[in-house]
Amino acid sequence: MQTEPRGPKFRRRAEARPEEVLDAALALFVEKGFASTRVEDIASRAGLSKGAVYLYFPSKEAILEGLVQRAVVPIAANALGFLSNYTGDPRPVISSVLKMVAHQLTQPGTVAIPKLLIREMIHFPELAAMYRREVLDRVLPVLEQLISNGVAEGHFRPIDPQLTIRSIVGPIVLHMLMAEVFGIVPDEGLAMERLVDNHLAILFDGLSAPQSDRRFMAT
Amino acid sequence: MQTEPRGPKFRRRAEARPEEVLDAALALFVEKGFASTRVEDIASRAGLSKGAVYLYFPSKEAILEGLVQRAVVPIAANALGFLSNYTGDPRPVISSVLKMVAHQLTQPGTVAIPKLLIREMIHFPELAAMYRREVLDRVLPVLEQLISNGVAEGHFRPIDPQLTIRSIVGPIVLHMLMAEVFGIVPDEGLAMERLVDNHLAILFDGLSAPQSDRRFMAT
DNA sequence: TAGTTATAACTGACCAGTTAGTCAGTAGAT
DNA sequence: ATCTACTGACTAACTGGTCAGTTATAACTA
Repeated sequence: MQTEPRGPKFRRRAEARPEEVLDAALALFVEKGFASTRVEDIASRAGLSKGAVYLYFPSKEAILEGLVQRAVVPIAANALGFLSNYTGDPRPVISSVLKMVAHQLTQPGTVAIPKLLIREMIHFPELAAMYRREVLDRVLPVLEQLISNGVAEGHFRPIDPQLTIRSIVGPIVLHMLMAEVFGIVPDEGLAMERLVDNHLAILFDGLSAPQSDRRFMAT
Repeated sequence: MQTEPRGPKFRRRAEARPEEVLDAALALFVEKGFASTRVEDIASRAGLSKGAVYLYFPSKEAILEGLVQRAVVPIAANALGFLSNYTGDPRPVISSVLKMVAHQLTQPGTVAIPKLLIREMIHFPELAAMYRREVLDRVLPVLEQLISNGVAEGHFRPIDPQLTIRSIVGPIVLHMLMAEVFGIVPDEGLAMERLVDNHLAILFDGLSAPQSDRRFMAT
């Protein structure tokens, strides 16, 4: 059945191994959780033996750490530059950031790490702390500044910037949470774009109909 | 040292045992996760031996099931009656529901079960499905109806009811998630009431300042 | 009231299954 | 011929679930 039944039993490819182990581990951790994934499963999915995994990682936990490390590095460098020191009406920026985040979250790999962290945080609190330091503590202050500027320059009502971050991002997070955890999606599927559009309309201009739109009131 | 060093080794209290086991299990599952909690830990915290636990629950998993069952029953009966068949301006209802939910979430026991489910759902999908059936599938349609009515009667802009639920509840969920998972709370503490007030202001009337409030624009 | 019996409630040592991590030996590369 | 990437059987530790035996308590007897 194999294309090469008489091929060598293994190859020596020390350079590529760690990445392959991390890929395999991520897939399995997401699918079955950290505890239920055996090191041997990771090994065989990565195409080597259990013993070989321990040549590259000192423990099972170290694999998880490597996973989070690898995910954290690009984020810090990524979506921050074009947010900082922005002045002027923040609404277009918020719109495009939300759309970008929403699009990112639709890609399979992106949610995997936070999902994993939420599950395993209790067993590895240091890991969650690291994610917080490297990702959240960098992104949140920038958002806060953006909103503060919006208030200072009169584009926004005088709202609390810290708390408003939750009003901006919360709906997208809840949407993903409902879909991922309980399989609750809108009638037409995930509909991430429509969610963002619907949310932005409410976010900027509110749920309440303007007076001119009120056709009739409750009897 | 004991007040009663010669007291009996145990008491026969068959009626009270299951509840005590569930209480002990909930505390430990929340603290250390399902897998890392040994049945013996549950037993000793509940004040009996491991063997006795198996007189009341056929397996460790059955304890978890019992936990979710116990949490689910009151919810279905609780906050639904006063929401159904409501007509008229939904805004006061939404305000009080959000405030009620926010207050509930501050009580320690309430978040425990959903937190547990998010963590253990992968290992026990049937349990998450049950929670969805018994809680979410009952609450969400009522909220959806409430918003639909608001739109039909002209109180709200013509927004999508299903998606708008996320805009209403998402910020509270994210607030709890940030606090519980990453320990990120506003400067003054959890500030749940201020969060709800800030959010309701945005939710009903939007983030954008009305024209009259715009003192100056970006240069 | 005190002793006897019956039985339900409970204990804790034990078993069986699982798996992270080790290491002596093997096989591919150069 | 040498070096090193790699294998896989093994061990040591852990824990869910069992069960033969023990103890508390209620019911019965005298």
